[in-house]
Amino acid sequence: MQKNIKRMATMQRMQVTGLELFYKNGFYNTSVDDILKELDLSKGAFYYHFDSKEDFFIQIIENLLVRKVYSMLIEPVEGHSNTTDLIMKCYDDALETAVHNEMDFGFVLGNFIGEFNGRNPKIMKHLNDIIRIWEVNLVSVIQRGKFEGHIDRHADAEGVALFIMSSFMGVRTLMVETAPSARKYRFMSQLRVFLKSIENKQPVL
Amino acid sequence: MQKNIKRMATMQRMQVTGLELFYKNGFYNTSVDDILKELDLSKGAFYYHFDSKEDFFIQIIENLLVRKVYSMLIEPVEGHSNTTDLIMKCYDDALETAVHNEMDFGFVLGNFIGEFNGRNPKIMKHLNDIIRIWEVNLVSVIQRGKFEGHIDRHADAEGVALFIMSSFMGVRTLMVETAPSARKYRFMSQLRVFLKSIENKQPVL
DNA sequence: AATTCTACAAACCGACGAGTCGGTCAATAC
DNA sequence: GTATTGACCGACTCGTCGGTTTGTAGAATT
Repeated sequence: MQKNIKRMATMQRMQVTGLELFYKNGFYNTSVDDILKELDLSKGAFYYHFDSKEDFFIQIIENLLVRKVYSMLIEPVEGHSNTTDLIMKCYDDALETAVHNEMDFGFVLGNFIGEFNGRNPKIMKHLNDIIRIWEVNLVSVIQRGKFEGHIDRHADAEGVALFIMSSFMGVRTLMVETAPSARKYRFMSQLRVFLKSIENKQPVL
Repeated sequence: MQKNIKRMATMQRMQVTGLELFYKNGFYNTSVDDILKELDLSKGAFYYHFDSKEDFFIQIIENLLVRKVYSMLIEPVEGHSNTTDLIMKCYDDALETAVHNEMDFGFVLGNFIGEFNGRNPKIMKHLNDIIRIWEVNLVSVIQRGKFEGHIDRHADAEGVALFIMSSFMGVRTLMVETAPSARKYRFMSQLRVFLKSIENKQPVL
């Protein structure tokens, strides 16, 4: 059983640094050797654990990306306070990690979609699955907000979800290299304006 | 003078197909040979006209990208009707070309920024210049809207501009592969909601 | 008519990248 | 104590890619 632990540990290490480098340099622009150099491991080790670079990346998606999206973009909005407050807090936190140049997974997702779109349908499918999970969750959160009286019942939940996701992914692109902190602040203000505009004007008391 | 015309024609052909392929497959994932194959030209022709692949790309930015952004995202909002109407029409048109899978340059920009970020500062500078032009223009259009009484004078022009640009670039990412037409419609509806919320409530008559 | 220059063609180079394969070595099984 | 297996090493293959060099048909110049 001990070996299985070692196996898992090595695979985990590879995946973590793999995601880091793929995020920084892109998938096609990061060689397997780049990853291995960082870990003092050899080609043999890599291809002992993974079938191919593509297989490796898919396992990264399943093991790391999905979970991070859950913990950063899904679970935080599933609390029971006011819907718009939850959403504001969630994306404020997500953008804060972005300001500090850490991996925020909305951007990671957007980048990878840009990179694989039209080039690798297999990987695109996995990435789209994550987007769909994110979207479904946001839609249901907004619908819950409508039921609970926080959000105007005339609001289009799918539209609102799409708009939030879009603007979030977009602002991440605009935050690279130009005043990330100021742009975060401006963005959050406008997101609040938008969310205010779909709040229920006759709140349930 | 005739030779200069031929020279320009060949360079133009290279740049146009270059941009197309870079857009479809990414810069690093498109080889110079890929472009030349499409045009029945040889390496010699390419390196006769351009110093390097990077120089080639920078010329594409200056000659094609900048102009397209002007004609698609800047000039359309510089008319003299109602500001929000102009903005709506402009981004509706831009997303329509996106639906038809043609090159829309907001997405092109976003993709390239993702690809070059942290890897090629020189090219990043050129791309950021375009973003800045786009942003400055949007901000001034919104400020004009405030002066002319279409837009609430309390609105934060920089914030609104950023929010529009962000959401536009983001929705483009989400339009690839999943219901582009439906998402365009939903997005435009929400953009209208947002723009309504910053319209001047006591319009000048 | 001879020469020079333009606009390419074609072969080639060195570096790099994914994937392979024979070998190693420690741990475990018997 | 020997056989087996899991985890890994590192050299090698083969294709690709950015860039170079040499050559040359035809236009322009003299």
